[in-house]
Amino acid sequence: MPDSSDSTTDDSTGRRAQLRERNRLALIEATLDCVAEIGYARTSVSTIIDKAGLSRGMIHLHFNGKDGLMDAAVQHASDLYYQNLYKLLGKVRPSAWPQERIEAVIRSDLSETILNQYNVRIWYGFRGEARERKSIRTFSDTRDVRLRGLMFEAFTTIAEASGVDDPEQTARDATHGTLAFLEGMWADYLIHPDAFDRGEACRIIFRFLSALFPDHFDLAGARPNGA
Amino acid sequence: MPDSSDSTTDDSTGRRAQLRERNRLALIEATLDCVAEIGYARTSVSTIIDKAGLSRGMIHLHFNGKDGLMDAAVQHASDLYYQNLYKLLGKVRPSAWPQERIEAVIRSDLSETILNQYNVRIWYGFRGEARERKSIRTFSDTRDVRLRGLMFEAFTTIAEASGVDDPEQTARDATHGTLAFLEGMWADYLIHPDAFDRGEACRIIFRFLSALFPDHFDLAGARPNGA
DNA sequence: TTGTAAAATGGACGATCGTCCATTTAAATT
DNA sequence: AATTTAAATGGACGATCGTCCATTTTACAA
Repeated sequence: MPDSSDSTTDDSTGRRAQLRERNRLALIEATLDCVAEIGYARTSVSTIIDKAGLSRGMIHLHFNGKDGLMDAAVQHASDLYYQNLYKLLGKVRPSAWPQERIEAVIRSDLSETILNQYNVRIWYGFRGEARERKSIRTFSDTRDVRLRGLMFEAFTTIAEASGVDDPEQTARDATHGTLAFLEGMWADYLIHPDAFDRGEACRIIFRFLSALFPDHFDLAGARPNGA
Repeated sequence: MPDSSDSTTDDSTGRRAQLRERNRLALIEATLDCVAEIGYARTSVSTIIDKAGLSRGMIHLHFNGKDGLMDAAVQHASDLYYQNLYKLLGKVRPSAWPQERIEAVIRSDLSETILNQYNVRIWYGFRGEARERKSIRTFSDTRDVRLRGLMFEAFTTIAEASGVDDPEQTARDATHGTLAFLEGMWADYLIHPDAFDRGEACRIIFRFLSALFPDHFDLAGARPNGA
């Protein structure tokens, strides 16, 4: 019996809180797994704790019931989505053209990392239940303020350089339209996961963008010249 | 004794079959009402028969259980959607320009008749449950073959008249892209039913289409000249 | 009007739902 | 080592789930 063997591992959090947090996360992940695998309607407390390998009471202990767990799971899924997305967007060099930023958003949102069976099933599984559940509603929102702002800024620069009549409205429409495009591609992927072609999806969006801003986009994505 | 689900339209003239059909339809409509009002997950046999004002046994009698009723309800919703859509499309005169047909598809799909709270909630309510349910999968499919064919034909004519490099692929992309656009607008409407602006949604789509085919579209829709 | 068979009823049934708490386990403290 | 206490357990509980059938109702034929 080693006495005080782990006294040196004095983390900021005690072993107790550490285990607690581990179980809390296990419940959230089990919930998302269930929603992805059997859908929201069939996800019950029993299926969740069965997958997590924990006891029934944990849900009440950590989340005050199933609803609280669902809210936390939605929040977690949302966090993961934006975390992954912004990690991909962070690879764009600071001096990049605005059209390169737009291309990065499109390619990232359609990449395997973000657009996959697991995520799309969770997304649409929760969205169908967005009724009266504020947390789910927030999650379901088509992309957040930060992403919209990023895209709008880039499109504004592009629109101004293109000399269109109303750069501000053009940029708003381009942002709204591109996001609607991505949304539609996600729906496509949900229904036809096997037939879906990421390259084709990108090309279609770039075809429309290159028509709108021929100096900044072509079928392959951003054009190197631009503004 | 068996085979009670498929062919119930034996003799619609008799008062008996007439009442039977009326109840069958009442159950389907009550189911759709429930999905629209409280979501798929919370829709139970009890809530359905309560809304329909009929007895529990009816569901087993007419549909062999809840699953059968859900399938029938999905089918009914799908039928209504296309029925309404094609009714609106039928108003386009036979000699219309292809760009007018495209405009009709867009305006119809975003019209109050088709894109409303009731329909969008049903659509997304079922879509989240598209897992393993063939009937729901079919319903969820982003627009049917007939509609796609109609749009592709119109876009092919437009693309050829526009003298683009690859008219066939351009037409395919335009069809796919426009449908993705519409899909994205529906999602927008689901999340922000109050802020949603039908006119703006149309304008955005037409902005992209007018960029692709400047001779055939402008921000207001189809241009009268064209091919 | 009477007989009959289809249609409709509504409650019984076991299974499963989500909640909650008395109890046990084990980390932390003395 | 003994004590404290937070964390975790797992079953009890009433409510509700969907199914199914014995019974009643009623349209239609005789």
